[in-house]
Amino acid sequence: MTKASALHRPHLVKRLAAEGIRLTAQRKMLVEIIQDSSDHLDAASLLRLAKKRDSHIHRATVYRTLDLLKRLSLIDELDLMHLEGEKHFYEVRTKSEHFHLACFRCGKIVEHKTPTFELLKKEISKQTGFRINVIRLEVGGECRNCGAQSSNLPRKVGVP
Amino acid sequence: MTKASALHRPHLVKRLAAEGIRLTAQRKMLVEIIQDSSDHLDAASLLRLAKKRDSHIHRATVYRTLDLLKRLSLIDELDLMHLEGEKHFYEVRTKSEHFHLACFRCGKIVEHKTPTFELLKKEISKQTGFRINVIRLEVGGECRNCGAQSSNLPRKVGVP
DNA sequence: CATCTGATGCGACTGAGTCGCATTAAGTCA
DNA sequence: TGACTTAATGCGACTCAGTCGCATCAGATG
Repeated sequence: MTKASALHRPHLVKRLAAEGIRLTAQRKMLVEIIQDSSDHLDAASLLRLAKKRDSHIHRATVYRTLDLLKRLSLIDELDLMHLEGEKHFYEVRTKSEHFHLACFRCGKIVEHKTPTFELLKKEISKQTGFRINVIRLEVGGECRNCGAQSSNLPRKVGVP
Repeated sequence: MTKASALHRPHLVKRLAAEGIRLTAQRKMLVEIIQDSSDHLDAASLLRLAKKRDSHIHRATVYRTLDLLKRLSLIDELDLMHLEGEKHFYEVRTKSEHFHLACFRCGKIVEHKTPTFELLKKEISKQTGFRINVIRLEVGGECRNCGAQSSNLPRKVGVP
């Protein structure tokens, strides 16, 4: 489950400071790990990585920090179609909307982007009057590779 | 959390039979409850309703049946932006794609539909080569009403 | 540097969902 | 219709993600 890119590195720590958020050592560390990760991390993985740097950091701190970053719209929460259990994954929010495709067969996660998605977002606001804070599009199915190879059962969902 | 409509009633029991699925009393009952509900049910609510008819039905049967219906693409699973905990909600899959908007302030769930969403789905298939089994779009924010009334904190996610 | 207040660590707890296994009951066929 | 086969159910123990209350700690501020 590797992220497509970690190119731009918006300095989240600075943005936290700008918000007047108390900058604890733990928060700095967690934010750095999230930013530097090339994967979509879930809470447990984040905790595991954090413990390598400070073995005393606690699960609750990780959850509280993720909550904070979510509320500040600095990160987005993903389900990735619950391909592996009920956990959530996190990624730094970028300016341009993208979404995720999950292959039920091989488990691959692909990030994708198209102007139609941006258009859709604008349209939704206009049509419904919602002020959109979060928009999450997830697609589950069979990637090109897997579709080419066979016609067995998808792993979790789909035609039986 | 009331569903917009329960107008068309695709007879899921018949579709199960058509698939050669063993039609147990429990499955029939659960499918009926899901179909007849005007709400998005979560597993616990479904169990509660089912127990009114057959007090011996077990949690595990509910989860197994939901899994079955998901695999058969007869129902869709929703998060509804985790407005109330981590549970999932379910609805009968209809032919036309719609999606859900959740207001972080008042908790209202709105179903919405626009041709752009259908277009987006086709585009994704074409551009990525994915055979799409499930597509889930969820929007979180502030509904028109709540936005008009105040400018306090959203309930769970968003600007602090 | 002293103070104030919000954040952390901790461990117990909750709630959703899963699993293995003994028992039950659909579907089938004579 | 009744016997048979096999899948589904009920059950309870279990797992795993996430939460909570509270005592302690440490940023920020003057």
